[in-house]
Amino acid sequence: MHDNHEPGGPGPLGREPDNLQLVHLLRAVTVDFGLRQAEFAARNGMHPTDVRALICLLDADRAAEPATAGLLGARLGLNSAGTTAVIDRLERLGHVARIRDDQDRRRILLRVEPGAVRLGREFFGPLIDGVLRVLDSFDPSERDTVRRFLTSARAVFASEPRP
Amino acid sequence: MHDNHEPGGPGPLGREPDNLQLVHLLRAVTVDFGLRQAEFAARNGMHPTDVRALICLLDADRAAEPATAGLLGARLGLNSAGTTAVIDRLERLGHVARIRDDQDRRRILLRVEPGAVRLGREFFGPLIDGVLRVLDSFDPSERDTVRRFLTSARAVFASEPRP
DNA sequence: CGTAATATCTCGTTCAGCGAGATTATCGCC
DNA sequence: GGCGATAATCTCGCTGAACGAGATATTACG
Repeated sequence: MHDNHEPGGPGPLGREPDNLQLVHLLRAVTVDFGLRQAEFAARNGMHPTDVRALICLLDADRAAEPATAGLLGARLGLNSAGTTAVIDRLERLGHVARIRDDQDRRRILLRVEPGAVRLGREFFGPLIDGVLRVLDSFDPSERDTVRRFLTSARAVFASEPRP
Repeated sequence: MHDNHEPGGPGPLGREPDNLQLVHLLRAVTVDFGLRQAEFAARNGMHPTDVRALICLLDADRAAEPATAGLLGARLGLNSAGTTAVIDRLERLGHVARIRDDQDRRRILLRVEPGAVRLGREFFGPLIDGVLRVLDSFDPSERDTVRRFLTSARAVFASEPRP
């Protein structure tokens, strides 16, 4: 599977078929994006995990899911102790607030503070604008092609996640 | 910028314009991919950084760049001590070998051992195959659209990386 | 009402990554 | 051809992120 038997390519492993090169390209994008996250984290006295936590909380908000501490830990792959630590750090920086759920008083709901949102927009805004400009240069059917590809790729990655 | 003034959407922040939804989709893919990396790491007694290191070394190999310890540390954003630690771990697991460069005997060249490649293929092979199947269902012009999008997006993320 | 299940937190430990500095090898200069 | 400057990697000691185990508080079930 994916063997490269033809010699003479750029790397010692031989030439890559065209579609596989596209897969590498997708992976390269994810790597670059991760580096930007790490940069944002370092610049604001946070750790990559904290940034991922904020993104996760904003996603939950966008999806109208209750942003509980437990959900956060599960999404980040942390145990309960680690989850508490992340929230402690974000709370200390004033980026999230702990709110007891009145329906189920065992739960802690997390609210992302406006300052954190503003911070994120300042940093990621230009990057988002850049991608939006790219998308604006595509016509609607091309955008639909991109959407189908990303959706399908995500479905591939999301399938069968082991506990 | 990117404000959502229209109420009544799914999340408390309102509805997202269509293209912005595509940006979120791209980010979601990067997040899912990162989770898979972490899963691969945990399953093989490694840390996410170690996996990223292996990927980096294979990329360097593919690009016919010399895979030195220094380059690795720079790409991963680690200092020299951390870089040594990563290589120590990978060497202890038998995934890479340290090789003194005969041209410049200060340098250490890193070779990824076949066992590590095999391990990676076992885990990521099905995922790669899945994406390849998606791409096979696209016609050449659609694949070109995807390629243009990913290349442009990467250019956006790669521009102005701060030290 | 008691017992089980659920959600979060506390405590102690491990080890990844950092800063500072040591070590070894190469290069440029005269 | 030796000598300081530069470069690549490694060693040491330390901080703190994340883990496992278990405590605490709240709700659901019978």
